[in-house]
Amino acid sequence: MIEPERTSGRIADRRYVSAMHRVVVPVPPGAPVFELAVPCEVFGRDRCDVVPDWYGFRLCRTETAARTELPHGLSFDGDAGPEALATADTVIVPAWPDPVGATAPDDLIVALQAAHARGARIASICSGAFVLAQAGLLDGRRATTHWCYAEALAARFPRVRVEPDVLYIDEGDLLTSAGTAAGLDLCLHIIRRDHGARAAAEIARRLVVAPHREGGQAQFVRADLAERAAMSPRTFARAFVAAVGMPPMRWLSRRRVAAAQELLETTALSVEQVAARVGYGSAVSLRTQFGAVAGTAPTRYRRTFAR
DNA sequence: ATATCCCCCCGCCAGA
DNA sequence: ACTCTGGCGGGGGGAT
Repeated sequence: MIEPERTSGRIADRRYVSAMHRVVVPVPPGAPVFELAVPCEVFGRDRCDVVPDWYGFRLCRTETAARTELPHGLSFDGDAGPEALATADTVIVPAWPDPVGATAPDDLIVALQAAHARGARIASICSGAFVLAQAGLLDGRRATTHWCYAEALAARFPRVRVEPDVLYIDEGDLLTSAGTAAGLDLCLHIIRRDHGARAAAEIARRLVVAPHREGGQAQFVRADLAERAAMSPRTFARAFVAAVGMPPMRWLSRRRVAAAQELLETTALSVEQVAARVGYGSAVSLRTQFGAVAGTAPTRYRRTFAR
């Protein structure tokens, strides 16, 4: 049995404090437990030692029955239904059982739409994207889901721009992630967005998953990677995309910005120095890339997250 | 802010 | 027929 009030201890006591960012996760009957456990583990644990104003967290029912049956003989006794979404700053829809055939309850859909309309951030893990799509939240938006559901999602919701080959997609107010473990990447991404790269790296360390370590090495782009790999440039480019999921320079940009974020948070280096350190020729180049990837400016980022 | 250069990315096609 | 490779050229976006 899952009882967040007891297992998360201090969090439960703090969850009505108004300043706290509240994460709410609706739990449907038969919810796959791994995907459900991901947000519980990331947001539901007390991590105030890493981030003083850590998230508030609660699960809620999607049905009227007091007990929600889960796989493997587990069950969840929720004290709140979909109305709990009205208190959420972030809603995370976990993997949904039988997403292709089933539809989510109307009151949950309405609650989701209302939460989004008042500015709450809506995220999904794996097949949870089907629920977001059912609510119409993904119309015209980029979204992803487990690769084995991508085709069905696109077929059932033609207005959703499904991208099957990514771990997660951040559309600002709407975030979707691919299967199972990609939900963990998404949760860490949310922490990075809210509290910076250092906090996200620390949480990743505690979860014993690979942190998004920066590469830094910048200069060997021109050194011919293709030649080093004994491939033609064209074949190398294709192989790189197949292995990494994005073209070489885009990957390099991400790494550079991630490295810059860490330097901005943990050092007092000037933006020019940071730019040079991570491989840019000038601060202007860093600023444009930084804005594109992180959605903000370097100094603003430092002001927000540095301590 | 604007302009110009450069080169990355990707569609396309031919060949293995 | 199908898959993979490698080259070409244009468009687009980043760098200065």
